[in-house]
Amino acid sequence: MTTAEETAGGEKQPWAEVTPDAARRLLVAAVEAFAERGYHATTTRDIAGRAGMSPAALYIHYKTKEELLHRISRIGHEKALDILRTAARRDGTPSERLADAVSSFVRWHAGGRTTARVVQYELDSLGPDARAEILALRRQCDAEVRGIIEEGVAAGEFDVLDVKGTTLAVLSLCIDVARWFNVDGPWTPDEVGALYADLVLRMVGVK
Amino acid sequence: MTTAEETAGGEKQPWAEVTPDAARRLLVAAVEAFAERGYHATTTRDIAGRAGMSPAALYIHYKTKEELLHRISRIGHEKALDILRTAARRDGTPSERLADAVSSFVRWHAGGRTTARVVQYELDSLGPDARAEILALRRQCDAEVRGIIEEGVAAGEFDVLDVKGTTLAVLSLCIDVARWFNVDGPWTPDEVGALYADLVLRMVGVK
DNA sequence: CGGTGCTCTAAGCAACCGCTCACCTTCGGC
DNA sequence: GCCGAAGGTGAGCGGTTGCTTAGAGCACCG
Repeated sequence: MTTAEETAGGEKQPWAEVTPDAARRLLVAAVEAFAERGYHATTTRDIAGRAGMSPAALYIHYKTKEELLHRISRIGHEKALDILRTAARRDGTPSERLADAVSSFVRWHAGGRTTARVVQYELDSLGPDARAEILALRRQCDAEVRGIIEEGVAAGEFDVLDVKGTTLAVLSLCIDVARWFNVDGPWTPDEVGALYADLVLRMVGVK
Repeated sequence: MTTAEETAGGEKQPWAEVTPDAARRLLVAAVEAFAERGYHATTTRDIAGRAGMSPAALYIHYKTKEELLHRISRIGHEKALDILRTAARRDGTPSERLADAVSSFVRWHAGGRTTARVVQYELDSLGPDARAEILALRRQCDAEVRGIIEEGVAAGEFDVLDVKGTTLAVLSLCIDVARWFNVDGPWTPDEVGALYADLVLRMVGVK
């Protein structure tokens, strides 16, 4: 009833690695609740209720409410890093790889908006240790994109004034998709991905 | 060139219009607390404490905690709209006006990051009525930027495939500055503004 | 001087929060 | 048939939340 499946956007079975079935149901429920109301506004009773369980059941599988957010954040960031890494290391020119990286990264943020929203916007709700761990993953995402841009500049394909700043802007553009996408928007994730790939190629000065 | 009231990293006095002095102190305290911890994680006791008052004093000037967020959001959005409107309606070519709009809009998000963060990211914490009012202001922001881009296309200065999508991307890029700026970044608001103005001109295909 | 309105405080209420505990059910192995 | 582990529940604890109430201090005004 709440937020229908995002199968339309292409989210497959992203939480298959969460092994006890009840633990996965709780985690999926937490993703939905966090995305809708935010971490602090979500109660453990709400999460357990969405998973069809009593409030106490949550604490059999997770030590605290924050551990749920931590798990969601880590798995999500690993998925995001995997997407960028795959695009960065395939065959092709820097232009092709950058376009691939941006379009698939944007598709993930648009199609799995529920997940992406939690992953990208609830970072500050984590404690210092968990936060530092996630930030390390985020720096790796940054490095993958910067690598493509640097190669494009070295190959003479790109014309960029500030590599670091442009990298940050490209990632920022993609990430913010999770904030605005599909509040009854007229675009599919594929369309936004294609549009954004074009815009980013313009940003790096592809002739 | 720049409105010099924005000192580096510091807050200006944009809240001069909030008339009883105690009410303004409470509102400024709320902006800081909401930006640091988020709306739901902020307690009314924390807000009152920052303003040097007892918890009950808050309710003399504001009916609820949500009314504080509403006031902050409305004033902030009006300021943002004012910035875009000023840039859009000044003299100059579409390229010049777009660059001006982007750089000043970005400067506001970077320099007044505390305020901008609350304004842009705590919208969902408002009730339906207040939320609808703010969304109307946001659509006006969108219309100002789209207007500049449409004029640039009509004048043959810009080469844009999807005006609506590009407008959204430009605003998204600027808004997301409030999320990442100054987490020990090496840039000043002016530098980010200049970089982003260049990137946006590339996005709209200025020759 | 007594009243009047405004600002602020100390104390506290009802509700809700994250989380725990004693206890119940199910089920495979022997 | 018995047992211990694993997964689940209802009840509830201590603490915190947004907000209220009774009343104190204080300028102003007839």
